[in-house]
Amino acid sequence: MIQDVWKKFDEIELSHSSVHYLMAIHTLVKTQGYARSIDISNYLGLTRGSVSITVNKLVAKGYILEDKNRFFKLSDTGNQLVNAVLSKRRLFERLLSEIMLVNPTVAEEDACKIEHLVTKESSAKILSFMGFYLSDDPRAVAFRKAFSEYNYNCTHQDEQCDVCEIECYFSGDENYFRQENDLS
Amino acid sequence: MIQDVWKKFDEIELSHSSVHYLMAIHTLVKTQGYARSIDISNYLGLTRGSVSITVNKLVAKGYILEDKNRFFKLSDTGNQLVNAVLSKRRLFERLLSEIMLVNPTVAEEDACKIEHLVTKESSAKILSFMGFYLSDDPRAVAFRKAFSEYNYNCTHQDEQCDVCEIECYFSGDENYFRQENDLS
DNA sequence: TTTCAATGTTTGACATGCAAAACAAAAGTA
DNA sequence: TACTTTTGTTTTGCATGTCAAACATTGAAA
Repeated sequence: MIQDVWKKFDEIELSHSSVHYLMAIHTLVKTQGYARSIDISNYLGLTRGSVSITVNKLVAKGYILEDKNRFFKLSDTGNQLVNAVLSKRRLFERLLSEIMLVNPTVAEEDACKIEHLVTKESSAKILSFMGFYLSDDPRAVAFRKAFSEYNYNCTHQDEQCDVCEIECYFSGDENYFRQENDLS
Repeated sequence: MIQDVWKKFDEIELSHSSVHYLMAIHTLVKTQGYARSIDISNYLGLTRGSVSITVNKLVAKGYILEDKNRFFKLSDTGNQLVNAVLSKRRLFERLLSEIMLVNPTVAEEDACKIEHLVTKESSAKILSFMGFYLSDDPRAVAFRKAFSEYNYNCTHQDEQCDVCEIECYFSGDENYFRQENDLS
């Protein structure tokens, strides 16, 4: 049952890689007003050849629009997709940094990795949680204060500390995983 | 000869796919006591040929041990890795289902997707948060109660509801999935 | 208008990860 | 022992995504 999740990924029309192309166009159009093939290849650090092939596929699939001077922009579908991804990224970034108190740089990187994997359901639930958590509700205010004190006081040196006890589970990672393609 | 040394250094990292092979062996050994090549291919839904090649690579890299009857088990390194991944999966599963109140099935699937992408830092922070959130601390108890009431009461029909307002951002989600006219 | 640099496309190569099928070895069974 | 089935390996081929380099086009400057 769990491996079915990965099978589902294979059935997604857009690859990980393609999503990055769309994100690049979004960013480029936003920052410099336009996106040519060369801009995308500079932005993503890929060769012009690779970009040419993939972008043309995405044009054919209807995610990207190309004008007569070969300037690209996202179609409505492409825009929707990028918005969904960006929303999730921001959501996770905030969840990790503002609530879990993860270092903002790490939070940003992790959010970037997760952004287009998480379902709408989970995203909406997290949003709902954050809405209440960060609200003025006195129980929320009290909790935040209590947690920040707890966090400040716990040096994780304590033998009773749950975190210390369990943290070792995570120790096998970091060095082993390959970044499937370097565009995260 | 000399380049073999370099090859080993080069190949320290594992692909997503390889991680699944390790996870499969872990599960198989745990559930049925052993893991042969055929068991792995049944479990992962891959052909014997594919499994043969990949498993032998992982044996060569030292993640899997093979006995004289070609039964496989994880090496210490392999075990460490699988534990790290499983810990993160469980952590996220619980975060989503117990705290964010995501449907358990969805939580499981999402956790499965992100399990080996999230850093140790974020994982530890989440663990810490959950530790306090689920504790007996009166502020935590009060918050949980308040949140569950909030969640129960909010039908997301309200024009003021933040979730409703922002949820549309996620709506591009469904378009990830394959559609009919596929011009690739 | 001609020339040249920038940009885009095509081609051939490589690596990964998979399937299918031929082949080989091992294990079970008559 | 001989036959059959199961299991493992090798080979071939496919798809994706990349690079490098040859080639084509475009646009601006001389």
